[in-house]
Amino acid sequence: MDTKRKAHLNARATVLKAMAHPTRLFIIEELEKEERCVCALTEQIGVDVSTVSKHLSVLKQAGIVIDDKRGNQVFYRLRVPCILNFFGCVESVLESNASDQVSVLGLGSQ
Amino acid sequence: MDTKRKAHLNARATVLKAMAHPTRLFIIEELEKEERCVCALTEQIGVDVSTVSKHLSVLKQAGIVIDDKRGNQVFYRLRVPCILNFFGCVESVLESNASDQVSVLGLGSQ
DNA sequence: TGGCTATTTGGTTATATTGCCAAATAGATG
DNA sequence: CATCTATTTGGCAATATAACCAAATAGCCA
Repeated sequence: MDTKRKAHLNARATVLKAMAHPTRLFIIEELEKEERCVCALTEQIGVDVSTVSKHLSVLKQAGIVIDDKRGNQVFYRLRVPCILNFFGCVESVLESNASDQVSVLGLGSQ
Repeated sequence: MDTKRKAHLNARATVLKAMAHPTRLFIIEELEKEERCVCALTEQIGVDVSTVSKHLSVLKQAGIVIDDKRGNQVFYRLRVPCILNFFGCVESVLESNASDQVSVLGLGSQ
């Protein structure tokens, strides 16, 4: 495996890893609807603000969201428009899992 | 957030998490070309067989690959055909990252 | 300035992940 | 059966994640 390919795999993995958490997926789904401030997301999710802030930081680092400070609030929105389509394949996997009864249940972390 | 949505987010996150590793992405890319036995993948990747076997087990648990034992070898292949398309959006993110110089570099794990 | 709200950062703890080695298992072949 | 190859499993150590609380920072408004 050459260096270039390795770098590319790492970059892809970083983006996927950033998405691979229930709370961050929730945030992405909500931001598909419209931008949100940290406070609104925190209220919806029901965990500590600092936790939400850190999740947002992960998404920002990966280039998935962008932040925009207005007043004393920080609004986040998706940086790339295609995230919605992106899930088509994940859904395919899940549908296959459902029909084939692959034991994916109980593996998710929260 | 209701229970059903939570379960769905967990399921999605599990699939994404399974994909979110450079070595497992490499495996997925190789299996896009054609099925491979564990030994062939191990040789390409250059880590311990047991490590490759465990990565394959993660992909299998998530419903991304299927295994097929023939003789004393085990062949793996993709279970869902759309994985290739699936990366379209990840690439979009990476392209945006490249043009915007978001510091994704150095975050990848190996 | 002082106090209030919103957000981020640092610290700590618990848990999960990853990689290696060694050992166990399974099939092929002499 | 003995042995060889291919693969999986268990155990261990190092590192990474994720959640909380507390403290720091930033902007608003009286």
